[in-house]
Amino acid sequence: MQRYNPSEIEPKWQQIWEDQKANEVKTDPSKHKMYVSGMFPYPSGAGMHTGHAFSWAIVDAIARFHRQHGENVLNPIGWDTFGLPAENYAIKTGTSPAVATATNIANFKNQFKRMGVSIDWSREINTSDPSYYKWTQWVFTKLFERGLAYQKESLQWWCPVDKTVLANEQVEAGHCWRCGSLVEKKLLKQWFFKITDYADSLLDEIEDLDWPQKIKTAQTNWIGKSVGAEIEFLVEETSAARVSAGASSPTETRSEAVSDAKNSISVFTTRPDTIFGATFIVLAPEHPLSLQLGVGDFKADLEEYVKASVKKSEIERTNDTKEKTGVFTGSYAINPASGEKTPIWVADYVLGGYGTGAIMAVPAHDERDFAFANKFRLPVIAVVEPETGVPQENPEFRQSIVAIVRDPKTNKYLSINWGAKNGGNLFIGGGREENEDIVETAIREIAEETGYTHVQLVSQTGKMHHNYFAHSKNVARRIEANALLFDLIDDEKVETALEADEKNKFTVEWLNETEALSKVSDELHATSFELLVGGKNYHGEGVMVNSGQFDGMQSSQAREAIVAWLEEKKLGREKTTYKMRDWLISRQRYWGAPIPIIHCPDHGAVAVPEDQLPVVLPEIEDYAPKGDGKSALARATDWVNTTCPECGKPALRETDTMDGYACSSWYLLRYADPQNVEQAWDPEVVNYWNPVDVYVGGDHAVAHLLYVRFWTHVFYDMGLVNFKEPVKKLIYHGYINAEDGTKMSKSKGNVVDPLDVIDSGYGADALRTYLLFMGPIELDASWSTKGVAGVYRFLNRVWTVTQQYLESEKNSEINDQKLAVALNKTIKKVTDDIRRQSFNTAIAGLMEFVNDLYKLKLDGFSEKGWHDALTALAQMIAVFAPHMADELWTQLGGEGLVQNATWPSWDDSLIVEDMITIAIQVNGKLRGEVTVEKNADAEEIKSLALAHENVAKFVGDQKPTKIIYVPGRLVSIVL
RNA sequence: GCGCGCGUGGUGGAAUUGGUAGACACGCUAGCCUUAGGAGCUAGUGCUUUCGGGCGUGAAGGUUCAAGUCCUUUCGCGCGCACCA
Repeated sequence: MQRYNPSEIEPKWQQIWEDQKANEVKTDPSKHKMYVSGMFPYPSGAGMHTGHAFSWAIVDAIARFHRQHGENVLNPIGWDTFGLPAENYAIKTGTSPAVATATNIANFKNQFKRMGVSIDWSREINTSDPSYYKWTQWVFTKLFERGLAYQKESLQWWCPVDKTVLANEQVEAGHCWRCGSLVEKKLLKQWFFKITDYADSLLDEIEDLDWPQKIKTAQTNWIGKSVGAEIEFLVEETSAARVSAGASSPTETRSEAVSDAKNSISVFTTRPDTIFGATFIVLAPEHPLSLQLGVGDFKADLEEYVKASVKKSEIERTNDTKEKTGVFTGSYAINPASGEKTPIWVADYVLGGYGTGAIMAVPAHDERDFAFANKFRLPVIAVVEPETGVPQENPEFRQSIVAIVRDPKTNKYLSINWGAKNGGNLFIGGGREENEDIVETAIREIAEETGYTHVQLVSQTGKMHHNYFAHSKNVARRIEANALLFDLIDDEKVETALEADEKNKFTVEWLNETEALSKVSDELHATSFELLVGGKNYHGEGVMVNSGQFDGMQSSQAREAIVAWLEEKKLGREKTTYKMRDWLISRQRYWGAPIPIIHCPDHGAVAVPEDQLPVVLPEIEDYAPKGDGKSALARATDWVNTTCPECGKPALRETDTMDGYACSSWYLLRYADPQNVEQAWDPEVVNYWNPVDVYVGGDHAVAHLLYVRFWTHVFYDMGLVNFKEPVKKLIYHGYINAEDGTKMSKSKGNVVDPLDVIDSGYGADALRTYLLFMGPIELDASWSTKGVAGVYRFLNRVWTVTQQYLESEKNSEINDQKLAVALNKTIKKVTDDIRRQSFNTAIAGLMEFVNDLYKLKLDGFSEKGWHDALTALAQMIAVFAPHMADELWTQLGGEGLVQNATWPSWDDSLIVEDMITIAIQVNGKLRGEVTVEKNADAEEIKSLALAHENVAKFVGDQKPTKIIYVPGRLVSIVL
């Protein structure tokens, strides 16, 4: 018997597929198309890693499955070749990035072929090829024409090691995404794409995307839309320094509203309803007015503070400490609602780049403002009063820590103390009326001891149940405060509030919520524990107070009413802001697509006309950037000096190159029409193939997946495509970790090389099948060499049983009914599972089937039944192990390639065996089972169930009150 | 802090609509076999047991004839964003 030898059959079939150009597809509107692709790889020198192998095992399974369903399947590949590693390699070795890249591509290509991935190699693209980046540059000029590409001088993230600017998306927790070094801010003139123009458009489509929720959420958060109002606070004339008219906002054009306001400060808020509680104004240090507002003695401190803050990176400012810092300017503004004089402060907890760079601080209803007010002793005015409610009925109010103070003499509870999660506040609820004095005194003591200046007494009309809280974000601090309460109760300080004989007799019990609540309801009358939720730092909704004519209104309604009122007074307007910034795309590096712009002394920045594209990257000697903020291209003088396309006068080329993400933002369109020299793509062709039906990857949740959407939205608006969204379904798979569960890394030496697995004798089929069998594809998984062996064993069993069939004497006497049931069941299960990308269970189904075959073969082989079963098995296994599938298919006499044969179908009537097993439950417990004919009727089955020996024992003399029959599954007898 | 997701044997994981929890595989145990291999085949493998059964899906309650699945509360873990007003 021929042994299963992947190292022999795999190269053989790879050659056949290549010779036959088996996976090349043509645009054919008469056929149903299926476009599936993985995120194209950056071909590094290290070669393919397990992540690539995993992605393409998924892509290829989907491609092959659909091809076997007769669809026109596009499975292309390309290379994302621009970028720093190739350039850094060039700097180190002197090898041109183009040469190194070509070597790496050849290597990757060989590896993809050895994986047996069914790629249409005629469509291979490479982003650093001039025939490709010509069109990337063309897209740039189109964006430039539409005002979506612009140049602006601003503070930008700068990587001191890579010596280039970075987009916001490329800064991860303050560090460069590539090299991990701490990034800095630098003032530079940079190119941007105006993605903010598409914020709403991108946001609107998210809901309908068939993408994983976590990616959709990440994108939604990234865009960060906030609806609120922009409100003008007039600077008080007498105290304010003169505010110059020409001031402009520090970073973004959108906050230019500030500059319109000559003697006012414009703030952004999502809670205009709380404006009566705005007791001070805070400006970001970068705010153009911050220095100008300095008055008298405050000036010196202010200047020093602003200078120090601007120098610090935003990361330091946020990471350092949450302790609030800030300085008073000496100036005041007028609250447009209350007319109150409100001090203007400068503090770095307000971000220059968001909103208007200025806020109205409402310490009563914002934690950060509260902390600031607390530290600098600024006034707090509550303007939203929460609705009252019994704790357990109010989801806003959840207790995490509860302490009860009990008098052991009378065994009565004197007070119950809640450490409430709500708003990070400690709510200390006084228990009974007779204890109010004690608790109140204690609370006042706490306030003094702890410096919690805003411990507040809230009273509810009628009942006078008092509630207090001390603010702290920190749970430990809350417990501390709570504990202090008990100390104080024991302390002489509250002696006067206590009866002399009650002194020092309190015990404290710490309980969890459930215990405490049951005590509350058991031992205390529940009504006496009605709590007022809230106090000074409450950020929920409620009823307006201290807000003039708006008192008594619901805060949610007041929001609109107050904006309308301010609008009338021309002091405010509705306003929406976004966290997302424009996409910074210029890079001061050599190895990228040159930005197709010529700077003319007369005409400014002029786009290179289409007939002069591509602007080819010149060959140079020294690729290293010198840290002068310019790319190495600036030194290619012959290339830089050119003429203006408008006037023909001498002009200079732009020397920055484009972010690599620009190149990858349209490649999914180019795959459809990769050789087009007339245009980037033929819309007709692209509208047939695109959008991508299934896109597979495990990275770039925000960056690439947002940019590719952005560009496609723009192309839609330009009429270049007839769809807005580039990717219908996104499969975002997990990471594959090393055997020990940690991340694979070269330094730890625990990297698994997929090629090694193939070469060690397991072959590509076992590798691919194993990758999909490990678990659900969206989950992270740990590599297991034993696991590969297990899958290899399975493939061997498939091989062996087929060989045994081929070499056996066929017996015509055999009844194949069991075989037919197993086969039909398997086809149904495998088909359904693959459709929902549940590859691990599909493979489990195939394993189960093969296990069945081993049992059934003991009866001998029949001609027809076994041939049907084994050819169907070969077809199904082709999704995971395509080499073996073609080999076995051919051995079994199949015509052509297995992928061109029609996927096996199943017959539902053959899925159920003649006799079925029904479980029997008595009072919900399994007590037996009966085997009945598949079309036995319900009554018959019920009486059979009751007659069952063990069941009868449990039923005894009792008469069932109810008997439920779940067809084909179970009988439930209720006594 | 906010948002999202997840808790099932020794391990990875099944259970698609509320219907026999633990499919399939790894590992382990025993037996058979010999081309001594990274073998192969067969059987067993949730815990517990007085062999009747009892208990079991992070914990506690609830709905239901029936709950891993639905509801309430809670604990733990992971990821994303993080002073975004």
